[in-house]
Amino acid sequence: MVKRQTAVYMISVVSEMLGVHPQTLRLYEREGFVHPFRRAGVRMYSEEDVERIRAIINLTRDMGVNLAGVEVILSMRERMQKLQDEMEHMVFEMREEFMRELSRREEEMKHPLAKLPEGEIIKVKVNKG
Amino acid sequence: MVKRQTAVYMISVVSEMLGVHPQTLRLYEREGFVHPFRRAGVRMYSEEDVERIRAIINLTRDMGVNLAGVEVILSMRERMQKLQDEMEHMVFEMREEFMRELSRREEEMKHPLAKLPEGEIIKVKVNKG
DNA sequence: AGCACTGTTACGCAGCGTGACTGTCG
DNA sequence: GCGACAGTCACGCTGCGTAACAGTGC
Repeated sequence: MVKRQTAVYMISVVSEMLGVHPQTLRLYEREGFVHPFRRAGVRMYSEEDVERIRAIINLTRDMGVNLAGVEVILSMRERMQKLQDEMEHMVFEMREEFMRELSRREEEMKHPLAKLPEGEIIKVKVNKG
Repeated sequence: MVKRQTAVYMISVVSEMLGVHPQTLRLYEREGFVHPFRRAGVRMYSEEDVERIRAIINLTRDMGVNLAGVEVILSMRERMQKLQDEMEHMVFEMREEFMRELSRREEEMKHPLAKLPEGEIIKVKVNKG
């Protein structure tokens, strides 16, 4: 049984990976922006945490955004992602429904005579064109 | 000929409408967040401008967001709105296409005999059930 | 002449990154 | 006992709102 183990870093590693002061990372946790789990009291950052921190750094350092702004922006991103997913789902559903309806009608077309007026007698030679 | 005229305010009016210092409004303009037009050198704020400022105030004062953050957030909102519009448009288009396809097949079904094998002669009395 | 606009400059508060210090654990 | 973690506190820089001041036009 192989345990699926993704990389996990402690604070000093993340710190120099991203060029961020360790105190800053602790601050971000205190402010609720990341939630590294603890192993023996020590912060362990997942790959996902690191990516999130990278986004935060980008917003704060490069774009000069406030932490308050970061919060709003990150949650907007999530909502945007969700909206987009919903969108794709919806399009898929519509297509499904469309296909179902088409094949339903296709089925009807296999019995064309059912569409003729009742009681009528017809005699036909079918020709091309 | 009636000229469609929507309300326009000068800075003092906007200032007390929103409870904002006039200097703050000038600052917002200098930073490029609003673009009131000038009438005889005096700022005139459109209803739209006011609404935009209201949003900014809400972000800065109530949520503590940076001006840098405000910029990002406002542009994200626009993109979000655009995405949503595109979405609606797309759904509409799909439905249109669907309808066209349906009526095309509907048209085919009006000539059921066209579907029979070529050269075959058939004679049928159509009965109920 | 007075009032409300214009712009520029300066001040002060708050946010946030960072450095210093101490304590704990392996 | 040393090194890296933990937490707390304090300092300093920056952003931004506001206040003060002088100039202009109706």
